[in-house]
Amino acid sequence: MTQHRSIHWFRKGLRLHDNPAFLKACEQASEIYPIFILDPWFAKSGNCRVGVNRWRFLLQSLKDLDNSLKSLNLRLFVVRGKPDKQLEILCEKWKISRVTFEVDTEPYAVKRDKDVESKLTERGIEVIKCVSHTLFDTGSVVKANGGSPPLTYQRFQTVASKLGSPAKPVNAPTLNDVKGCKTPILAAHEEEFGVPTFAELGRDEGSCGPLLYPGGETEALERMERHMKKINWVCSFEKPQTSPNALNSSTTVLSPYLKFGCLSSRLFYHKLVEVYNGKKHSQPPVSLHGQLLWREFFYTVGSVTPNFDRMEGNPVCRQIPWSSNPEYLEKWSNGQTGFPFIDAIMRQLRQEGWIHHLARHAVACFLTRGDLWVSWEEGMKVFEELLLDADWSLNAGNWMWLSASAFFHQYFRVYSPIAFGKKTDPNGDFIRKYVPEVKKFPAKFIYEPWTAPLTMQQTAGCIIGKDYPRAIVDHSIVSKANISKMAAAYNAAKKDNSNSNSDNGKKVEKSKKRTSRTWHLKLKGCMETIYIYI
DNA sequence: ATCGACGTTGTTTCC
DNA sequence: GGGAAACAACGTCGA
Repeated sequence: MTQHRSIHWFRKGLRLHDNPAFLKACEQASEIYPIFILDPWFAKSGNCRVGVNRWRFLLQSLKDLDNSLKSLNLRLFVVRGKPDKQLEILCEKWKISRVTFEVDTEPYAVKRDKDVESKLTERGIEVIKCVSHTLFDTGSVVKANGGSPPLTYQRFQTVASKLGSPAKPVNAPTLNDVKGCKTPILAAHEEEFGVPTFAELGRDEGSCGPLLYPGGETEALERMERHMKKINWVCSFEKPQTSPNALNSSTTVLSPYLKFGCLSSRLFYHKLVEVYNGKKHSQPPVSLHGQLLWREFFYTVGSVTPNFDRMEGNPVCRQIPWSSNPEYLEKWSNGQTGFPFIDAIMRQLRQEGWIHHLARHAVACFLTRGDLWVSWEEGMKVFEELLLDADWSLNAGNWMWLSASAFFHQYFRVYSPIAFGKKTDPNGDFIRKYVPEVKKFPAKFIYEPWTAPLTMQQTAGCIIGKDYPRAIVDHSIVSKANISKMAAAYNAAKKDNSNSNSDNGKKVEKSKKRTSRTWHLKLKGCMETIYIYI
């Protein structure tokens, strides 16, 4: 029987449950080295868009992972450096015969893993990859759809249903699974391979917000179980009915745990199957199962669409002439637009790292097609930095959705930065919490405090334009103008299509469109610096 | 081929 | 207060 010396490389998938690649590392192994690789230079250099709250989430997740490994008499090695280089060094040093990791479908990761795999294979090291981050192998969804990704949710559902139920999660390793298998630890383990401190990353822990969502698998499983106990709530869950401005989140907030893989989407999916069992329950797209399918949908499209996180060169994205407006962007990003509902959401995002899905809609629409006419790419970058659950495919996909650049086309449906929040929070308690400048305004004026008489502003201790900004745009005017601009951009695209068709003088419209949408991956070097392994 | 129904989650006005 | 229609009108899908 072969005695392997294995490395399991953690990237996402920061968990022991439903981790088939980790189990593979343990099989027939005498030594196992669980590693996580990160390059502290990226954190310091500011080349990565990772805010301090997400760093904290990552560090906590790594600590939790190390603790769980300790209970199996194993340890985590946090390796400093670049993955390809470090893997090469460690495989040599530890005489490794097998390397395992979870499949990551993001284009930069696909390239990274392909390079690593070919280097390791050349050295005679066995590489084992397992799909466990997504419900399905995204490649087989694309294949089942005829080689291109499904571009509507309905289509995605039809294709996914052909693949049957998602695979069941595998169990976490037990002491029995790892018997005869050890992690050789040096005395200097903590110094060389310990979980980094904030100081090492050049970050200030003191600038973190309140700890509402601690990182880690342990926390993820507890949080999921807490929600699964509310059987009626789970069965009647309908996303559009939940509130964007509740003071205690109206949804599960499992997204950060799913992003880092502290929670397996397959485990969550099958837990829901158990809860639903025999009961009447809501259905996709609005149900909790539906939410997991949305994640899967964007992962699938993002896995094969060139330039998915940009407008240019992105075959699914409508080309819209956004304006560059650094001042608007800066005010939006820091919650200084003068619209208390928008500013409250942006400040919650910056402080706490999580905002409700519909709150994301409101601020994304406001930044792009609704009010400020700033490119969705800019908003995506801000979310990327500040969201604990910042997930490449979902972030880009949803920004295209909200800006009516892809997937969603009813650009005349514009969220009102004044009216939308009132539906679920007529008193404005959410605003009072996050925009304390205006907290003394009566409910009637709190969504549009500039309409309050000056005497009332004085009583509230907040003069608009002095203590809190005046609204940077007139929503009723700019939203109408922007709808016209959207119509023009949509018309221009239509015209372009018909022109190119008539130029050829042949009936090529369909095939022409197809060719321009050929699904080849073109990788941009810049992605590597941005999405650094976390 | 054309047309109508539909699309996770709009707003305002009117009764 | 709640429900429905008007607002202006997109792309996709299937009959």
